[in-house]
Amino acid sequence: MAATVLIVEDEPAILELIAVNLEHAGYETLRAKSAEEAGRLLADILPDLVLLDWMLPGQSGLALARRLRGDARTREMPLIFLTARADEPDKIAGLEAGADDYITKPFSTKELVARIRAVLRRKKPQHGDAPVEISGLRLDPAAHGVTGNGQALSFGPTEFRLLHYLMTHPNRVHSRTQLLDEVWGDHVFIEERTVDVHIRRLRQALAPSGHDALIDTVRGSGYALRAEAAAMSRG
Amino acid sequence: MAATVLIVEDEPAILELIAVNLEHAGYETLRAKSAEEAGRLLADILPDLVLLDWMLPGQSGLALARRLRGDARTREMPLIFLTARADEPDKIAGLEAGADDYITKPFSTKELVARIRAVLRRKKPQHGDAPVEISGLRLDPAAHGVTGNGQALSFGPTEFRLLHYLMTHPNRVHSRTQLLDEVWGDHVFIEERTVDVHIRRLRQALAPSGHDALIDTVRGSGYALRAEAAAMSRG
DNA sequence: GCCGGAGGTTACGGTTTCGTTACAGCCGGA
DNA sequence: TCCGGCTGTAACGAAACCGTAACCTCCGGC
Repeated sequence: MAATVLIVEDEPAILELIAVNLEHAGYETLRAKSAEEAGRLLADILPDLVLLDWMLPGQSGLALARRLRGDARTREMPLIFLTARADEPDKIAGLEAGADDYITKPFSTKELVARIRAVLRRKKPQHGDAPVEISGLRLDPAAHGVTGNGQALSFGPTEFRLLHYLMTHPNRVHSRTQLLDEVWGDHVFIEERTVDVHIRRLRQALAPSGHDALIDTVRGSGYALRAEAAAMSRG
Repeated sequence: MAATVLIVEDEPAILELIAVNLEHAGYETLRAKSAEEAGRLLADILPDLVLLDWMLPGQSGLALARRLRGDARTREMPLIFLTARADEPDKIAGLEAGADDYITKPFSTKELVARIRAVLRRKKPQHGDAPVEISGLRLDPAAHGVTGNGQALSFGPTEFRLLHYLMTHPNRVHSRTQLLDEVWGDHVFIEERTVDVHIRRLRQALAPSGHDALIDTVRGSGYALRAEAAAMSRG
Protein backbone atom coordinates (compact mmCIF):
# COMPACT_ATOMS: atom_id res chain seq x y z
CA MET A 1 0.00 0.00 0.00
CA ALA A 2 3.06 2.23 0.18
CA ALA A 3 2.90 4.94 -2.46
CA THR A 4 5.54 4.91 -5.15
CA VAL A 5 7.35 8.12 -6.01
CA LEU A 6 9.35 8.57 -9.16
CA ILE A 7 12.26 10.98 -8.62
CA VAL A 8 13.74 12.62 -11.69
CA GLU A 9 16.94 14.42 -10.80
CA ASP A 10 20.28 14.54 -12.57
CA GLU A 11 22.50 15.31 -9.57
CA PRO A 12 23.29 11.92 -7.99
CA ALA A 13 23.88 13.28 -4.48
CA ILE A 14 20.55 15.10 -4.38
CA LEU A 15 18.75 12.15 -5.95
CA GLU A 16 20.11 9.86 -3.30
CA LEU A 17 19.34 12.31 -0.51
CA ILE A 18 15.72 12.62 -1.58
CA ALA A 19 15.30 8.92 -2.15
CA VAL A 20 16.66 7.97 1.25
CA ASN A 21 14.47 10.48 2.98
CA LEU A 22 11.33 9.41 1.17
CA GLU A 23 12.02 5.77 1.87
CA HIS A 24 12.53 6.63 5.48
CA ALA A 25 9.14 8.33 5.38
CA GLY A 26 7.59 5.12 4.11
CA TYR A 27 7.49 5.66 0.35
CA GLU A 28 8.82 3.41 -2.33
CA THR A 29 11.05 5.17 -4.80
CA LEU A 30 11.96 4.96 -8.44
CA ARG A 31 14.89 6.94 -9.76
CA ALA A 32 15.67 8.51 -13.08
CA LYS A 33 18.58 10.74 -13.99
CA SER A 34 17.02 12.25 -17.09
CA ALA A 35 13.65 12.96 -18.67
CA GLU A 36 14.36 10.27 -21.23
CA GLU A 37 15.03 7.67 -18.58
CA ALA A 38 11.89 8.74 -16.76
CA GLY A 39 9.94 8.38 -19.96
CA ARG A 40 11.08 4.82 -20.39
CA LEU A 41 10.21 3.99 -16.84
CA LEU A 42 6.77 5.49 -17.23
CA ALA A 43 6.12 3.37 -20.25
CA ASP A 44 6.00 0.37 -17.92
CA ILE A 45 5.16 1.66 -14.48
CA LEU A 46 2.73 4.27 -13.25
CA PRO A 47 4.00 5.67 -9.95
CA ASP A 48 1.69 7.48 -7.58
CA LEU A 49 3.59 10.71 -7.88
CA VAL A 50 6.41 12.24 -9.89
CA LEU A 51 9.01 14.51 -8.36
CA LEU A 52 10.52 16.35 -11.26
CA ASP A 53 13.64 18.47 -11.40
CA TRP A 54 13.33 21.53 -13.57
CA MET A 55 16.83 21.60 -15.01
CA LEU A 56 17.83 18.37 -16.62
CA PRO A 57 20.42 17.41 -19.21
CA GLY A 58 18.76 16.78 -22.54
CA GLN A 59 15.02 17.13 -22.41
CA SER A 60 13.90 19.57 -19.72
CA GLY A 61 11.59 18.80 -16.86
CA LEU A 62 8.99 21.15 -18.28
CA ALA A 63 8.98 19.26 -21.56
CA LEU A 64 8.48 15.99 -19.75
CA ALA A 65 5.64 17.51 -17.76
CA ARG A 66 3.91 18.59 -20.96
CA ARG A 67 4.33 15.12 -22.36
CA LEU A 68 2.82 13.61 -19.27
CA ARG A 69 -0.17 15.91 -19.45
CA GLY A 70 -0.69 15.14 -23.11
CA ASP A 71 -0.95 11.42 -22.51
CA ALA A 72 -4.22 9.95 -21.26
CA ARG A 73 -2.32 7.43 -19.17
CA THR A 74 -0.48 10.02 -17.15
CA ARG A 75 -2.77 13.03 -17.32
CA GLU A 76 -4.01 12.60 -13.77
CA MET A 77 -0.67 11.67 -12.26
CA PRO A 78 0.36 13.96 -9.40
CA LEU A 79 3.39 16.03 -10.30
CA ILE A 80 5.65 18.20 -8.19
CA PHE A 81 8.35 20.41 -9.63
CA LEU A 82 11.67 20.66 -7.90
CA THR A 83 13.93 23.51 -8.85
CA ALA A 84 16.61 25.91 -7.81
CA ARG A 85 15.03 28.75 -9.71
CA ALA A 86 12.55 30.75 -7.74
CA ASP A 87 11.68 33.10 -10.58
CA GLU A 88 8.08 33.90 -11.03
CA PRO A 89 7.86 33.14 -14.80
CA ASP A 90 9.11 29.62 -14.28
CA LYS A 91 6.59 29.06 -11.62
CA ILE A 92 3.78 30.09 -13.90
CA ALA A 93 5.02 27.95 -16.75
CA GLY A 94 5.36 25.00 -14.40
CA LEU A 95 1.86 25.29 -13.07
CA GLU A 96 0.54 25.88 -16.58
CA ALA A 97 2.07 22.57 -17.51
CA GLY A 98 -0.14 20.97 -14.93
CA ALA A 99 2.10 20.64 -11.89
CA ASP A 100 0.32 20.13 -8.60
CA ASP A 101 3.00 21.84 -6.57
CA TYR A 102 6.33 23.54 -6.87
CA ILE A 103 9.21 23.34 -4.43
CA THR A 104 12.27 25.56 -4.66
CA LYS A 105 15.72 24.48 -3.60
CA PRO A 106 17.01 24.54 -1.04
CA PHE A 107 14.23 22.80 0.82
CA SER A 108 14.01 20.85 4.02
CA THR A 109 13.23 17.17 3.79
CA LYS A 110 10.39 17.84 6.19
CA GLU A 111 8.82 20.28 3.78
CA LEU A 112 9.32 17.88 0.90
CA VAL A 113 7.59 15.01 2.65
CA ALA A 114 4.80 17.26 3.86
CA ARG A 115 4.06 18.52 0.36
CA ILE A 116 4.14 15.07 -1.14
CA ARG A 117 1.68 13.92 1.49
CA ALA A 118 -0.55 16.90 0.78
CA VAL A 119 -0.61 16.34 -2.96
CA LEU A 120 -1.28 12.62 -2.61
CA ARG A 121 -4.09 13.34 -0.21
CA ARG A 122 -5.60 15.84 -2.61
CA LYS A 123 -5.57 13.45 -5.54
CA LYS A 124 -8.03 10.70 -6.08
CA PRO A 125 -7.30 7.26 -4.73
CA GLN A 126 -5.01 5.47 -7.12
CA HIS A 127 -6.35 2.49 -8.92
CA GLY A 128 -3.66 2.12 -11.52
CA ASP A 129 -1.55 -0.44 -9.74
CA ALA A 130 -4.11 -2.91 -8.47
CA PRO A 131 -3.65 -6.42 -9.87
CA VAL A 132 -6.40 -7.62 -12.20
CA GLU A 133 -7.49 -11.18 -12.79
CA ILE A 134 -9.84 -12.55 -15.42
CA SER A 135 -10.41 -16.19 -16.29
CA GLY A 136 -7.15 -17.32 -14.77
CA LEU A 137 -5.21 -14.55 -16.42
CA ARG A 138 -3.56 -12.38 -13.83
CA LEU A 139 -1.86 -9.04 -14.45
CA ASP A 140 0.11 -7.21 -11.81
CA PRO A 141 1.00 -3.66 -12.89
CA ALA A 142 3.34 -3.05 -9.98
CA ALA A 143 5.42 -6.12 -10.74
CA HIS A 144 4.98 -5.73 -14.48
CA GLY A 145 4.10 -9.38 -14.56
CA VAL A 146 1.44 -11.54 -16.13
CA THR A 147 0.62 -15.14 -15.42
CA GLY A 148 -1.82 -17.36 -17.27
CA ASN A 149 -2.98 -20.20 -15.06
CA GLY A 150 0.26 -19.88 -13.13
CA GLN A 151 2.42 -19.84 -16.21
CA ALA A 152 4.54 -16.72 -16.64
CA LEU A 153 3.91 -14.76 -19.82
CA SER A 154 6.01 -11.96 -21.23
CA PHE A 155 5.03 -8.82 -23.12
CA GLY A 156 6.51 -5.73 -24.66
CA PRO A 157 5.60 -2.41 -23.09
CA THR A 158 2.80 -1.57 -25.51
CA GLU A 159 1.34 -5.06 -25.37
CA PHE A 160 1.36 -4.83 -21.60
CA ARG A 161 -0.48 -1.51 -21.49
CA LEU A 162 -2.96 -2.72 -24.08
CA LEU A 163 -3.69 -5.85 -22.10
CA HIS A 164 -3.92 -3.83 -18.90
CA TYR A 165 -6.45 -1.49 -20.42
CA LEU A 166 -8.53 -4.29 -21.86
CA MET A 167 -8.51 -6.17 -18.58
CA THR A 168 -9.63 -3.14 -16.62
CA HIS A 169 -12.42 -2.50 -19.15
CA PRO A 170 -13.68 -5.96 -20.02
CA ASN A 171 -16.86 -6.90 -21.85
CA ARG A 172 -16.85 -3.71 -23.79
CA VAL A 173 -16.05 -3.01 -27.40
CA HIS A 174 -13.24 -0.54 -27.95
CA SER A 175 -12.81 1.08 -31.32
CA ARG A 176 -9.32 1.42 -32.69
CA THR A 177 -9.58 5.15 -32.14
CA GLN A 178 -10.53 4.63 -28.53
CA LEU A 179 -7.64 2.27 -27.96
CA LEU A 180 -5.19 4.71 -29.51
CA ASP A 181 -6.45 7.43 -27.20
CA GLU A 182 -6.46 5.30 -24.08
CA VAL A 183 -3.41 3.14 -24.53
CA TRP A 184 -1.12 5.24 -26.67
CA GLY A 185 -2.33 8.65 -25.55
CA ASP A 186 -4.43 11.44 -26.96
CA HIS A 187 -1.76 13.24 -28.84
CA VAL A 188 -0.19 10.52 -30.89
CA PHE A 189 -0.74 10.24 -34.59
CA ILE A 190 -0.79 6.61 -35.49
CA GLU A 191 -2.55 4.61 -38.16
CA GLU A 192 -5.54 2.71 -36.89
CA ARG A 193 -4.30 -0.48 -38.48
CA THR A 194 -1.35 -0.38 -36.11
CA VAL A 195 -3.78 -1.41 -33.39
CA ASP A 196 -4.48 -4.60 -35.32
CA VAL A 197 -0.83 -5.47 -35.34
CA HIS A 198 -0.50 -4.97 -31.61
CA ILE A 199 -3.62 -7.02 -30.99
CA ARG A 200 -2.02 -9.75 -33.01
CA ARG A 201 1.21 -9.50 -31.00
CA LEU A 202 -0.78 -9.51 -27.80
CA ARG A 203 -2.69 -12.61 -28.84
CA GLN A 204 0.54 -14.28 -29.75
CA ALA A 205 2.02 -13.47 -26.36
CA LEU A 206 -1.10 -14.82 -24.69
CA ALA A 207 -1.15 -18.01 -26.71
CA PRO A 208 1.10 -20.14 -24.45
CA SER A 209 -1.62 -20.29 -21.81
CA GLY A 210 -4.49 -20.24 -24.29
CA HIS A 211 -5.75 -16.87 -23.13
CA ASP A 212 -5.52 -15.42 -26.60
CA ALA A 213 -9.09 -16.60 -27.02
CA LEU A 214 -10.20 -13.95 -24.56
CA ILE A 215 -9.75 -11.21 -27.11
CA ASP A 216 -12.71 -10.93 -29.42
CA THR A 217 -12.70 -9.17 -32.74
CA VAL A 218 -15.93 -7.27 -33.27
CA ARG A 219 -16.09 -6.79 -36.99
CA GLY A 220 -16.72 -3.21 -37.96
CA SER A 221 -16.38 -1.94 -34.40
CA GLY A 222 -13.14 -2.90 -32.72
CA TYR A 223 -11.93 -5.32 -30.09
CA ALA A 224 -13.22 -6.56 -26.76
CA LEU A 225 -11.86 -8.65 -23.94
CA ARG A 226 -14.49 -11.10 -22.87
CA ALA A 227 -14.75 -12.15 -19.25
CA GLU A 228 -16.71 -15.36 -19.12
CA ALA A 229 -19.11 -14.09 -16.46
CA ALA A 230 -20.76 -11.64 -18.79
CA ALA A 231 -21.68 -14.09 -21.48
CA MET A 232 -24.02 -15.85 -19.09
CA SER A 233 -25.12 -12.96 -16.98
CA ARG A 234 -28.73 -13.99 -17.14
CA GLY A 235 -30.18 -16.62 -14.90
CA MET B 1 -24.10 12.07 -36.01
CA ALA B 2 -21.06 13.61 -37.67
CA ALA B 3 -19.58 16.44 -35.64
CA THR B 4 -19.60 19.91 -37.15
CA VAL B 5 -16.45 22.01 -37.08
CA LEU B 6 -16.39 25.74 -37.66
CA ILE B 7 -13.13 26.83 -39.28
CA VAL B 8 -12.15 30.48 -38.90
CA GLU B 9 -9.21 31.29 -41.15
CA ASP B 10 -8.57 34.27 -43.39
CA GLU B 11 -6.23 32.62 -45.85
CA PRO B 12 -8.47 30.94 -48.48
CA ALA B 13 -5.98 28.26 -49.46
CA ILE B 14 -5.42 27.13 -45.90
CA LEU B 15 -9.11 27.32 -45.13
CA GLU B 16 -9.87 25.08 -48.05
CA LEU B 17 -7.08 22.66 -47.20
CA ILE B 18 -8.30 22.25 -43.66
CA ALA B 19 -11.92 21.91 -44.68
CA VAL B 20 -11.23 19.25 -47.26
CA ASN B 21 -9.16 17.25 -44.84
CA LEU B 22 -11.73 17.42 -42.09
CA GLU B 23 -14.48 16.42 -44.44
CA HIS B 24 -12.40 13.53 -45.56
CA ALA B 25 -12.05 12.56 -41.91
CA GLY B 26 -15.81 12.50 -41.56
CA TYR B 27 -16.56 15.92 -40.12
CA GLU B 28 -18.97 18.48 -41.44
CA THR B 29 -17.46 21.90 -41.87
CA LEU B 30 -18.50 25.52 -41.66
CA ARG B 31 -16.19 28.23 -42.94
CA ALA B 32 -15.60 31.82 -41.91
CA LYS B 33 -12.93 34.21 -43.14
CA SER B 34 -13.08 36.61 -40.21
CA ALA B 35 -14.05 36.80 -36.58
CA GLU B 36 -17.02 38.93 -37.53
CA GLU B 37 -18.28 36.38 -40.04
CA ALA B 38 -17.78 33.65 -37.47
CA GLY B 39 -19.79 35.68 -34.97
CA ARG B 40 -22.70 35.96 -37.38
CA LEU B 41 -22.59 32.25 -38.10
CA LEU B 42 -22.52 31.39 -34.42
CA ALA B 43 -25.65 33.45 -33.86
CA ASP B 44 -27.54 30.84 -35.85
CA ILE B 45 -25.58 27.64 -35.61
CA LEU B 46 -23.72 25.99 -32.77
CA PRO B 47 -20.96 23.77 -34.16
CA ASP B 48 -19.44 21.01 -32.08
CA LEU B 49 -16.01 22.60 -32.21
CA VAL B 50 -14.35 25.80 -33.36
CA LEU B 51 -10.98 25.88 -35.09
CA LEU B 52 -9.76 29.42 -34.71
CA ASP B 53 -6.89 31.18 -36.42
CA TRP B 54 -4.93 33.49 -34.16
CA MET B 55 -4.19 36.24 -36.64
CA LEU B 56 -7.22 37.55 -38.40
CA PRO B 57 -8.00 40.78 -40.22
CA GLY B 58 -10.16 43.01 -38.08
CA GLN B 59 -11.04 41.39 -34.79
CA SER B 60 -8.39 38.92 -33.65
CA GLY B 61 -8.95 35.27 -32.88
CA LEU B 62 -8.12 35.87 -29.26
CA ALA B 63 -10.83 38.50 -29.00
CA LEU B 64 -13.37 36.15 -30.52
CA ALA B 65 -12.32 33.44 -28.07
CA ARG B 66 -12.87 35.79 -25.15
CA ARG B 67 -16.29 36.70 -26.53
CA LEU B 68 -17.21 33.04 -26.88
CA ARG B 69 -16.21 32.34 -23.31
CA GLY B 70 -18.26 35.29 -22.09
CA ASP B 71 -21.46 34.00 -23.65
CA ALA B 72 -23.35 31.29 -21.82
CA ARG B 73 -24.43 29.78 -25.11
CA THR B 74 -20.88 29.17 -26.27
CA ARG B 75 -18.99 28.94 -23.00
CA GLU B 76 -18.63 25.16 -23.14
CA MET B 77 -17.92 24.96 -26.84
CA PRO B 78 -14.63 23.20 -27.59
CA LEU B 79 -12.09 25.59 -29.06
CA ILE B 80 -8.75 24.98 -30.72
CA PHE B 81 -6.34 27.74 -31.65
CA LEU B 82 -4.45 27.60 -34.89
CA THR B 83 -1.48 29.86 -35.30
CA ALA B 84 1.88 30.42 -36.89
CA ARG B 85 3.30 31.92 -33.73
CA ALA B 86 4.96 29.37 -31.51
CA ASP B 87 5.98 31.84 -28.80
CA GLU B 88 5.30 30.79 -25.28
CA PRO B 89 3.49 33.99 -24.20
CA ASP B 90 0.91 33.61 -26.94
CA LYS B 91 0.31 30.04 -25.99
CA ILE B 92 -0.36 30.95 -22.42
CA ALA B 93 -2.68 33.77 -23.41
CA GLY B 94 -4.57 31.41 -25.68
CA LEU B 95 -5.04 28.78 -23.06
CA GLU B 96 -6.07 31.40 -20.54
CA ALA B 97 -8.72 32.55 -22.95
CA GLY B 98 -10.18 29.09 -22.52
CA ALA B 99 -8.87 27.22 -25.53
CA ASP B 100 -8.89 23.46 -25.25
CA ASP B 101 -5.84 23.04 -27.40
CA TYR B 102 -3.37 24.97 -29.45
CA ILE B 103 -1.81 23.94 -32.72
CA THR B 104 1.10 25.77 -34.30
CA LYS B 105 1.61 25.98 -38.03
CA PRO B 106 2.87 24.23 -39.88
CA PHE B 107 1.00 21.15 -38.77
CA SER B 108 0.22 17.83 -40.36
CA THR B 109 -3.39 17.08 -41.19
CA LYS B 110 -2.98 13.91 -39.20
CA GLU B 111 -2.11 15.90 -36.12
CA LEU B 112 -4.99 18.27 -36.71
CA VAL B 113 -7.52 15.47 -36.95
CA ALA B 114 -6.04 13.68 -33.94
CA ARG B 115 -6.27 16.74 -31.75
CA ILE B 116 -9.81 17.53 -32.82
CA ARG B 117 -10.74 13.97 -32.02
CA ALA B 118 -9.06 14.20 -28.63
CA VAL B 119 -10.77 17.43 -27.67
CA LEU B 120 -14.18 16.23 -28.76
CA ARG B 121 -13.74 13.02 -26.85
CA ARG B 122 -12.64 14.80 -23.71
CA LYS B 123 -15.63 17.11 -23.79
CA LYS B 124 -18.22 14.46 -24.36
CA PRO B 125 -19.26 12.49 -21.29
CA GLN B 126 -19.71 9.43 -23.41
CA HIS B 127 -23.18 8.07 -22.80
CA GLY B 128 -23.08 4.34 -23.36
CA ASP B 129 -26.35 2.88 -24.52
CA ALA B 130 -28.23 0.84 -22.00
CA PRO B 131 -28.72 -2.88 -22.52
CA VAL B 132 -32.16 -3.99 -23.73
CA GLU B 133 -33.94 -7.17 -22.77
CA ILE B 134 -37.07 -8.72 -24.23
CA SER B 135 -38.39 -12.20 -23.53
CA GLY B 136 -35.07 -13.55 -22.41
CA LEU B 137 -33.24 -11.97 -25.30
CA ARG B 138 -30.63 -9.56 -24.04
CA LEU B 139 -28.67 -7.10 -26.15
CA ASP B 140 -25.79 -5.04 -24.80
CA PRO B 141 -24.66 -2.30 -27.19
CA ALA B 142 -21.47 -1.49 -25.26
CA ALA B 143 -20.30 -5.07 -25.29
CA HIS B 144 -21.75 -5.63 -28.75
CA GLY B 145 -23.06 -8.86 -27.36
CA VAL B 146 -26.38 -10.72 -27.43
CA THR B 147 -27.51 -13.61 -25.31
CA GLY B 148 -30.68 -15.63 -25.70
CA ASN B 149 -31.61 -17.30 -22.43
CA GLY B 150 -27.99 -17.25 -21.44
CA GLN B 151 -26.74 -18.62 -24.71
CA ALA B 152 -24.34 -16.38 -26.61
CA LEU B 153 -25.47 -15.42 -30.08
CA SER B 154 -23.44 -13.78 -32.79
CA PHE B 155 -24.38 -11.28 -35.48
CA GLY B 156 -22.89 -9.29 -38.29
CA PRO B 157 -22.81 -5.52 -37.97
CA THR B 158 -26.00 -4.86 -39.91
CA GLU B 159 -27.89 -7.65 -38.23
CA PHE B 160 -26.85 -6.26 -34.89
CA ARG B 161 -28.02 -2.74 -35.68
CA LEU B 162 -31.27 -4.09 -37.07
CA LEU B 163 -31.94 -6.16 -33.97
CA HIS B 164 -31.00 -3.24 -31.75
CA TYR B 165 -33.46 -1.00 -33.51
CA LEU B 166 -36.25 -3.54 -33.39
CA MET B 167 -35.67 -4.22 -29.71
CA THR B 168 -35.75 -0.56 -28.82
CA HIS B 169 -38.95 -0.11 -30.83
CA PRO B 170 -40.93 -3.26 -30.14
CA ASN B 171 -44.58 -3.97 -30.82
CA ARG B 172 -44.60 -1.70 -33.80
CA VAL B 173 -44.68 -2.45 -37.47
CA HIS B 174 -41.79 -0.99 -39.41
CA SER B 175 -42.01 -0.65 -43.15
CA ARG B 176 -38.98 -1.59 -45.19
CA THR B 177 -38.48 2.07 -46.05
CA GLN B 178 -38.53 2.96 -42.38
CA LEU B 179 -36.01 0.30 -41.53
CA LEU B 180 -33.70 1.46 -44.30
CA ASP B 181 -33.84 4.98 -42.93
CA GLU B 182 -33.33 4.00 -39.31
CA VAL B 183 -30.86 1.17 -39.58
CA TRP B 184 -28.97 1.88 -42.77
CA GLY B 185 -29.23 5.67 -42.75
CA ASP B 186 -31.34 8.30 -44.43
CA HIS B 187 -29.31 8.91 -47.52
CA VAL B 188 -28.65 5.44 -48.84
CA PHE B 189 -30.37 4.03 -51.86
CA ILE B 190 -30.92 0.34 -51.37
CA GLU B 191 -33.50 -2.06 -52.70
CA GLU B 192 -36.29 -2.72 -50.26
CA ARG B 193 -35.99 -6.44 -50.76
CA THR B 194 -32.55 -6.22 -49.19
CA VAL B 195 -34.32 -5.74 -45.88
CA ASP B 196 -35.98 -9.11 -46.32
CA VAL B 197 -32.63 -10.76 -46.70
CA HIS B 198 -31.28 -9.18 -43.57
CA ILE B 199 -34.40 -10.14 -41.65
CA ARG B 200 -33.80 -13.66 -42.80
CA ARG B 201 -30.17 -13.53 -41.67
CA LEU B 202 -31.25 -12.05 -38.36
CA ARG B 203 -33.80 -14.80 -37.80
CA GLN B 204 -31.20 -17.38 -38.64
CA ALA B 205 -28.78 -15.88 -36.11
CA LEU B 206 -31.53 -15.86 -33.49
CA ALA B 207 -32.58 -19.43 -34.17
CA PRO B 208 -30.17 -21.17 -31.76
CA SER B 209 -32.12 -19.83 -28.80
CA GLY B 210 -35.48 -19.90 -30.52
CA HIS B 211 -35.87 -16.14 -30.45
CA ASP B 212 -36.34 -15.97 -34.19
CA ALA B 213 -40.04 -16.37 -33.43
CA LEU B 214 -40.04 -12.88 -31.95
CA ILE B 215 -39.89 -11.30 -35.37
CA ASP B 216 -43.27 -11.08 -36.99
CA THR B 217 -43.89 -10.54 -40.66
CA VAL B 218 -46.81 -8.23 -41.27
CA ARG B 219 -47.91 -9.00 -44.76
CA GLY B 220 -48.11 -5.91 -46.91
CA SER B 221 -46.68 -3.63 -44.23
CA GLY B 222 -43.33 -4.71 -42.92
CA TYR B 223 -41.84 -6.33 -39.83
CA ALA B 224 -42.35 -6.10 -36.10
CA LEU B 225 -40.63 -7.42 -33.02
CA ARG B 226 -43.19 -8.73 -30.60
CA ALA B 227 -42.66 -8.41 -26.86
CA GLU B 228 -44.84 -10.93 -25.06
CA ALA B 229 -46.61 -8.40 -22.86
CA ALA B 230 -48.06 -6.77 -25.92
CA ALA B 231 -49.17 -9.92 -27.66
CA MET B 232 -52.46 -9.84 -25.82
CA SER B 233 -53.01 -6.13 -26.03
CA ARG B 234 -54.28 -6.16 -29.54
CA GLY B 235 -56.92 -8.33 -31.11
C1' DG C 1 -57.75 -25.71 -58.13
C1' DC C 2 -55.86 -21.47 -60.40
C1' DC C 3 -53.56 -17.21 -60.10
C1' DG C 4 -51.10 -13.21 -58.68
C1' DG C 5 -48.60 -11.08 -55.26
C1' DA C 6 -45.77 -11.00 -51.22
C1' DG C 7 -42.36 -12.86 -48.65
C1' DG C 8 -38.68 -16.74 -47.93
C1' DT C 9 -34.54 -18.64 -49.44
C1' DT C 10 -30.43 -19.29 -51.95
C1' DA C 11 -26.49 -18.15 -54.70
C1' DC C 12 -23.07 -14.98 -56.27
C1' DG C 13 -19.96 -10.98 -57.45
C1' DG C 14 -17.95 -7.14 -55.30
C1' DT C 15 -16.35 -4.79 -51.49
C1' DT C 16 -14.76 -4.07 -46.91
C1' DT C 17 -12.40 -5.54 -43.00
C1' DC C 18 -9.18 -8.20 -40.65
C1' DG C 19 -5.06 -11.39 -39.94
C1' DT C 20 -0.61 -11.96 -40.99
C1' DT C 21 3.89 -11.18 -42.58
C1' DA C 22 7.73 -8.44 -43.85
C1' DC C 23 10.42 -4.48 -43.29
C1' DA C 24 12.73 -0.20 -41.92
C1' DG C 25 13.63 3.03 -38.13
C1' DC C 26 14.75 3.80 -33.41
C1' DC C 27 16.94 3.01 -29.13
C1' DG C 28 19.57 0.90 -25.50
C1' DG C 29 22.90 -2.51 -24.08
C1' DA C 30 26.91 -5.21 -24.95
C1' DT D 1 30.15 -0.03 -33.03
C1' DC D 2 27.15 -3.85 -33.83
C1' DC D 3 23.16 -6.37 -32.29
C1' DG D 4 18.66 -7.42 -30.68
C1' DG D 5 14.21 -5.95 -29.08
C1' DC D 6 10.31 -2.97 -29.94
C1' DT D 7 7.54 -0.05 -32.86
C1' DG D 8 4.74 1.74 -36.72
C1' DT D 9 3.67 1.10 -41.61
C1' DA D 10 2.81 -1.15 -45.91
C1' DA D 11 1.24 -4.92 -48.54
C1' DC D 12 -1.03 -9.17 -49.56
C1' DG D 13 -4.34 -12.81 -48.99
C1' DA D 14 -8.29 -14.69 -46.61
C1' DA D 15 -12.55 -14.25 -44.67
C1' DA D 16 -16.67 -11.86 -43.58
C1' DC D 17 -20.14 -9.09 -45.05
C1' DC D 18 -23.22 -6.81 -48.20
C1' DG D 19 -26.63 -5.90 -51.85
C1' DT D 20 -28.90 -7.91 -55.72
C1' DA D 21 -31.10 -11.06 -58.56
C1' DA D 22 -33.29 -15.23 -59.28
C1' DC D 23 -36.07 -18.83 -57.90
C1' DC D 24 -39.21 -21.03 -54.61
C1' DT D 25 -42.96 -21.16 -51.24
C1' DC D 26 -46.85 -19.56 -49.07
C1' DC D 27 -51.19 -17.21 -48.89
C1' DG D 28 -55.62 -15.26 -50.02
C1' DG D 29 -59.17 -14.41 -53.48
C1' DC D 30 -61.86 -16.21 -56.93
